[in-house]
Amino acid sequence: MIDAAGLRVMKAIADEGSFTSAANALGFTQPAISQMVRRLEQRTGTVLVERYGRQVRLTEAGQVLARHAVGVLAALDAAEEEITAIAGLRAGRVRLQAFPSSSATLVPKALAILRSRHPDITMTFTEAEPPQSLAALRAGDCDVAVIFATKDVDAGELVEDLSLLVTRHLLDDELRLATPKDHPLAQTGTASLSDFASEDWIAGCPRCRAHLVGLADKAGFRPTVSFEIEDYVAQLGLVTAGLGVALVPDIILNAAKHDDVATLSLSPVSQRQILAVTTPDLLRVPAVAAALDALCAAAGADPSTSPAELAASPA
Amino acid sequence: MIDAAGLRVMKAIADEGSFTSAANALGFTQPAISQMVRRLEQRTGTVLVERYGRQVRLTEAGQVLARHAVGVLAALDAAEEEITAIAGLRAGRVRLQAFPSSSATLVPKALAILRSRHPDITMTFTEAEPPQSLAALRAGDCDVAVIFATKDVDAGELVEDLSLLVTRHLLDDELRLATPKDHPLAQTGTASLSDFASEDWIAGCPRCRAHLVGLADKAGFRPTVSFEIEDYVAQLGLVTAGLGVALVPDIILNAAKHDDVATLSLSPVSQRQILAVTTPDLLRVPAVAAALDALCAAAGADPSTSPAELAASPA
DNA sequence: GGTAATGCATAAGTGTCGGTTATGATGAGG
DNA sequence: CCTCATCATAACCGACACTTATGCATTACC
Repeated sequence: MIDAAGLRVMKAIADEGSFTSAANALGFTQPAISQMVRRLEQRTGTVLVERYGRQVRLTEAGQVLARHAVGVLAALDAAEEEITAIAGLRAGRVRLQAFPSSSATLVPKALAILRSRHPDITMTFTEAEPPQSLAALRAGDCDVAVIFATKDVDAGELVEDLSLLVTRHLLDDELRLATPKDHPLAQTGTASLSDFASEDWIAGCPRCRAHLVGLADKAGFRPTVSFEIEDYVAQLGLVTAGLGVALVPDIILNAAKHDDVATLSLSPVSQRQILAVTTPDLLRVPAVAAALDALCAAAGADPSTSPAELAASPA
Repeated sequence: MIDAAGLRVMKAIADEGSFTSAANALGFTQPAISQMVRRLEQRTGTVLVERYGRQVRLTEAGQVLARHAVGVLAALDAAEEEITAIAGLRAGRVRLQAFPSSSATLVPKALAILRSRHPDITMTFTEAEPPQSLAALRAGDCDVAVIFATKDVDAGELVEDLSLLVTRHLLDDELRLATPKDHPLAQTGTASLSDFASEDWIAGCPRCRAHLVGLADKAGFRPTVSFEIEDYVAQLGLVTAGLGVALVPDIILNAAKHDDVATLSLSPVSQRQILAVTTPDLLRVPAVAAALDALCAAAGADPSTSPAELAASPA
């Protein structure tokens, strides 16, 4: 019934004191104001403007509208300002969920980059395994999910359903074998998984353990898992102590130097992709795009890389 | 840029959770919502709604709009309610100005009638002589002016410029001559002004005195004004004491019985009209119309009487 | 896993709203 | 008394916003 334009007109009349100057103030012509007032009057069924001679002044009802106009227009301006702030990266919030081992280096670095680039964007971060973070993304509880997906193996169920989502390749993470430095095969550089079939194994989370078992199964043995510890630093501690060997992702090894362990490339190589995932619509939200760029920068990946479609090519 | 309709739509989507049910809630069809959102998005340049699969949810920017919508729409509703309250006589204010002697009976009675009919209308009242009240009316500082104007005499300048105004006849007030009860002519009923040429006269305000002098001039004498007292009760007191005679309007005499004075009709009759005046636009304001009706009722006049146009007919 | 149902997007059509220019009427001022 | 200034009105016109009809995708169910 009453719209913002009408309020704007009433306020302009109240401020300017005449239709003509109100029209000038609003960038309209005088007849526009004239019939705008008439429309408002027949909509509300009240007299809003008192025409006396060639001067006009607001009636009580008209003053009511003009008075309310101040608050309403201010609120509209505030809303508009907030929107443009979000559009201009001067405000906004990005909810990030990432799998635990990425929290070590990738996520903190990305957060730092984002903050330095856009200090007014707030980023919230939650650790979550890929299935959980993707569920949150689908449920709308999360804006960006950082997940990993194995390229090669279909033994483990690490490839999630990424339909309806867009992914951005961050980096390829190689799974390396960590052994004590004095292990016989420590200096060989590359080794086959089966070479360590009789070793004691240190596994991490259930998913990681399942992956290990899957890889070993392809290599033809069943690993003896003597330790289950999720924390990779603790795992490397066990390796250092000579209590076993472990599969450790490259990003963990790169995070800090571990002089007391040797790492071997596996043959066949076991790589997993680390991906940032979001939805097509959120990709067009400036803050989300900035967060993805920050993640790419943190990973050293090319930010302009087109999204890697993984769903259709499990290789 | 952002209008109330857009906010309403965003809020409906936020509340209902889908375009379709939002459309139902607002009485629109689904495509209307769809392209309304699209318009809003390309106006603001931001993504407001995230489409995931066949479900939709608001982005941060969309939530900003939905959040502001609550306040804005509430303010609009409040404004609308105030307007309809004014239109429905459940609110409103009437600023009345009336000349002093009308305050005795007419105005209080009218105020009482108005209050009993429409208890929620506030009426403010200021005493003012006709020129002042009409000036206030023209300046927009007053809604209804109660004035008097002499029908017959053009000696006094009691006829104001009533162009651009509408008048409503309240009652005809006859100017009567008040004498002591024991005056020789007290029982004659009707007398000529010249019969009292040699009496001591009691006059009131400057305008009233001018009127008296004007009437006497037409009757061929110059009155001896021994007293000038504005208050009519005091004037009657002087008359009672036998100190002189006075011209007193009928409405004063009717207000209370004064057993110790005799009143005579004048020949020629000196009548003045008591009028309620307002502007054409204000006449269409319910509260003003109600106030005029109350004044008519208080005066015992027919409320349906068409406005008496006095300006063109001073005879 | 095929099929039906559901929900959003798009296209085309249409009316009305809200603006313009042009013109008239009328009060205010020199 | 004439002129200027202001509001009202008329005629015109484009664009916006809603409709119906349809397509396309996902989701759910058998």
